[in-house]
Amino acid sequence: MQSVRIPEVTDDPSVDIALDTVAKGKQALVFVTSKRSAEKTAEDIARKLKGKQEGLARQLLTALSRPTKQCERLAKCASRGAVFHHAGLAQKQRDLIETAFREGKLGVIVCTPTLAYGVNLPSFRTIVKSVKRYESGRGLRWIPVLEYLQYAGRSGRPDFHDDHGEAVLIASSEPEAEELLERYVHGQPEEIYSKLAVEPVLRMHLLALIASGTVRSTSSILSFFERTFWAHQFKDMDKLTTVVDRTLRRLEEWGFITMASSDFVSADELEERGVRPTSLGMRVAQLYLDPLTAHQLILGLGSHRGLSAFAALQLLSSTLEMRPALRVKVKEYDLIQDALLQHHDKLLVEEPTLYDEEYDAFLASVKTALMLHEWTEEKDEPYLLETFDVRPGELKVKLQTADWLLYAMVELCKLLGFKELLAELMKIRVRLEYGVREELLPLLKLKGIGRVRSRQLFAAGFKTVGHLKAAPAGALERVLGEKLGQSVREQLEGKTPREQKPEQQASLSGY
DNA sequence: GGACGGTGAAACTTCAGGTTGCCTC
DNA sequence: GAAGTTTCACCGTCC
Repeated sequence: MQSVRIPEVTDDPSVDIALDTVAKGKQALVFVTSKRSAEKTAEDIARKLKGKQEGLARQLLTALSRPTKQCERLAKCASRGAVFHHAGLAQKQRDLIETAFREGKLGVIVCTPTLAYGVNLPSFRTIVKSVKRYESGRGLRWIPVLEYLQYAGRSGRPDFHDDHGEAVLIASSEPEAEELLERYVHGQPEEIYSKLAVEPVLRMHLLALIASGTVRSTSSILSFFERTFWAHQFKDMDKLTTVVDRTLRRLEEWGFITMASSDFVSADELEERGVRPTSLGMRVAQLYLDPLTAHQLILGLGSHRGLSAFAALQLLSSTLEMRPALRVKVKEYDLIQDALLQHHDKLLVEEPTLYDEEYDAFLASVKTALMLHEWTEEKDEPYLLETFDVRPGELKVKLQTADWLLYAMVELCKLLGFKELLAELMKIRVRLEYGVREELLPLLKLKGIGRVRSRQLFAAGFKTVGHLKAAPAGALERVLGEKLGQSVREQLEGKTPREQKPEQQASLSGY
């Protein structure tokens, strides 16, 4: 076997190989299995590089309205030509990095699996620093061969006239090198398995089939599933029948479907019965909610009539859709317990006892709710990163999902006649979208006015549209600048109203 | 004698990502 | 299970 010597500059071979790649005038992607490791490895590499990418560094630093610690670290690395890349970065930063790498401005990207899927970002070398990843409850696990192949597949840039690429696996010893060679280089990729029989998946598909009228009886349900990949793969309809049966009963219990009573019962087959969606079931299917989530939301919304923003956020934070909820770290226990104590009596979800298995998950939902709530209290990204260890990219994803669930909650309330909750839910939704306190809502009606400017206006004494209309000449311009001040003035005169979502209008019109 | 700083070992803590989902102007 | 971070004990130095 041919061997190549790489100069040893540090005690980390992946750093040395990355540096060697840059020294050859080529680029490298380094794959690691945690965000923290990505950041540290990138810093180790950057420290030894002498790139000059001040422009890129500045762009990365100022991607948010106020830079987080993460932004600062990223910018510092980038200025020398190496960066980290993971789901915690703001989308803008990811885009900047990907473009800069394609343009050859960056020598090295150290990343978690983010760059292995979706993004097409080839490099001369890919370096897989670690092939073991922690899975909760299972300890360290080998990453799948398929994942390794995704990594290795990123090496070589034919567009840049590379005649070959190099994929490097890092081993800590000779025996481990043998094992990696065996397992990953010569190994077979895993089989692909159908996940249809996994309950949440089946729940959704089953309700969708019934709601769309594709199936109307238990027998047509089974004959549908007989033709799926799941049945093809496992050839075990008995198991699927059992799961289908159980799921149907649950959907009926939850009020999403009705089943005609049956005259005959056979022991090992599903009883032949007619199946129809209820109007609630139809809506749940349209909303693409997991029926279990819909059920939990309905229970929660129905349990109390006085709805607090925190309680609503905690309710949605405890659903499957919001997973993974934010893990509560040791040093955060007090913070979470305080929040719990404060909001305890208004919660819509029953608190498990300390000894319950799901207690950790409950605390995680409280932490998630608390984080979202702080966002609606106008806390910014640097604060959320410091306080909850939530990075900007992760915040964005959570906000998106929460927005969708709030919409779903509104729709469910309409259908269930919980009219008194509607206004509050809509208000929370807008507050979450913009990250503002309730007092700013009236100002958000204006185009060009968001979280920051509405706060500026409010601080300057313009608290309502009425105040704005009564503003003396030049006053708005002093707060907002010439152009925007002018635009707001025109909007107030009714020339160019902001396009609005109907929910927003409904929720804002009350002010 | 005590404050301070540096060092290294031990103890402690944490651990990927994503797709679409709704509606609408 | 391992990497990375924090804590702590220990020692030497300086005022």
